[in-house]
Amino acid sequence: MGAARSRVERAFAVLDAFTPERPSLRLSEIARRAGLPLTTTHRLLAELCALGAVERDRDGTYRVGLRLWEIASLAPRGVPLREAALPFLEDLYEVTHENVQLGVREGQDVVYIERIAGRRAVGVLTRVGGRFPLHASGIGLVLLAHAPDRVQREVLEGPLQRFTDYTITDPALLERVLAQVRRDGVAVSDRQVTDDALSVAAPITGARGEVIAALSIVAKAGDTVAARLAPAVRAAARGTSRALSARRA
Amino acid sequence: MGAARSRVERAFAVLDAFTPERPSLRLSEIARRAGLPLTTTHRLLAELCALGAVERDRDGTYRVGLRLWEIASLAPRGVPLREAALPFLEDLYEVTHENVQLGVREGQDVVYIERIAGRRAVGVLTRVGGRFPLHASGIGLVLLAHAPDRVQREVLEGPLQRFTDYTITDPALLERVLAQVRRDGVAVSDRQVTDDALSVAAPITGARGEVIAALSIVAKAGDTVAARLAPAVRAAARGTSRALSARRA
DNA sequence: ATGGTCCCTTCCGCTCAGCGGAAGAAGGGG
DNA sequence: CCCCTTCTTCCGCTGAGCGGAAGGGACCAT
Repeated sequence: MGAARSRVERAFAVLDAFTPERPSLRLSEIARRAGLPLTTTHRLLAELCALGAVERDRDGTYRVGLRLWEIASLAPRGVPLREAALPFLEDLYEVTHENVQLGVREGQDVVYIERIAGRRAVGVLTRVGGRFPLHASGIGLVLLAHAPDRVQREVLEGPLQRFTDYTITDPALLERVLAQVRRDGVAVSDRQVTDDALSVAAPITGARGEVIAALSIVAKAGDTVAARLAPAVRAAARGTSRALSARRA
Repeated sequence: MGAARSRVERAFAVLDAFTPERPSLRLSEIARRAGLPLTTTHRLLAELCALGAVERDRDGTYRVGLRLWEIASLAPRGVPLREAALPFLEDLYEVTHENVQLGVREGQDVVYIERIAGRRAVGVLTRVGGRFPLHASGIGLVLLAHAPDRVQREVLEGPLQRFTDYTITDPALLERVLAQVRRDGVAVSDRQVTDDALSVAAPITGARGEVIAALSIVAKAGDTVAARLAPAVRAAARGTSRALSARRA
């Protein structure tokens, strides 16, 4: 275990121990997950608690602290992006009452920044703050289609994970789909993530015209759904793009 | 400057250099703000970048990285609380098209977790991820009224900052208002934050009945606004409370 | 062209912040 | 009582991290 990890790296190993399934952990669990000795972990947790980055419950368990979220809310690709997009996401939601999502690319994954989910909307597999492979979802396809060549190549080299019978796992097919996404300005993921859901996604561009995020609607799959939703999705993405460009001017 | 700060503390001093006004900073600015030598700062930034906690732009400036937000989205008092409350906040927004907010108490401040703002809604001073003193806003009054005695005492000992002519800065008056908030189950902040806005807030309780958050509507001040909005605010808070309790069962 | 200012990057001798095993305490269950 | 798990504290040791110094680059004014 003496893998010559720096102090900051160890602190983040501790923070990485928390998951959506296990947001609350005991000292020894954190030590085990982080691969650190008990005393090192104990000391780090004491320090992170003093800083508010970790909070300790009355029952002795630790969880991620609000102070960390306060700092993180300044990440330009997180909360500020969400705030710019929110009016447009809201409009999209009001018009459709379907799931509306916003995501950015990080490596070969989508990171979901926002989701507005109606009570009767179709279930989605994704979580705000969570990740998902680029090649399957609507948002992911848009982000991949506009990603640097290097990233596209890496993803196409695979493996392309299968989620349903419809998931694209053939690199040649995926490449053709990406070209189409770039032509169409919109991506459709039809039952490629879950058997019952279809998503339509469009790119959000920054001040220099580069694609920096994407937004989508996720609805119950059906024959005319994509064609029906695409114009609204495009409009919301364009609105968001305009708002972001105006911000930098 | 040799204030015997630990490595993790210094890393957080670096992260604390970023503000909403200055989300993008140069190395030397960060060093100055963090009160650290250039080389220490440089090394820390390199490490934080490698971890994704900080990102470096093409132009050489640094900003908070998305990885930090991913981790922080697991803070139970942040994104998960927001997700539980969101359907109710959405309903409240759809019914009123006014500003809807969600906040939690951290020390003597509200930390704003969520805000849904319509395009025509009255302006608010608060920011998602930002803080505000407890004694002035609707949310703050609710959280203060139900805070531990120690916290209430500390706030009442002042100073109670003034935002408008209507802000309560007299401890005796504030104490009476807090008692009323506890009786009424709702707080009204009438032009106490900005001259034109009134907010109505209600408490959100956790599984053990303790107040853990509050939500509010912020609208343009007027004669019957509070009475008109209070039932809906109460209902949204109760709904959220129920959702949170069901979660723990 | 030169000089000045600001910013950034790298180097290196030094030292103390942080390490982790060991010991012991606490809690729960049989 | 014993056993197991979890947590907290201690302390000798050492290498991770320190920060001043050196140097390079970019920009601006003369």
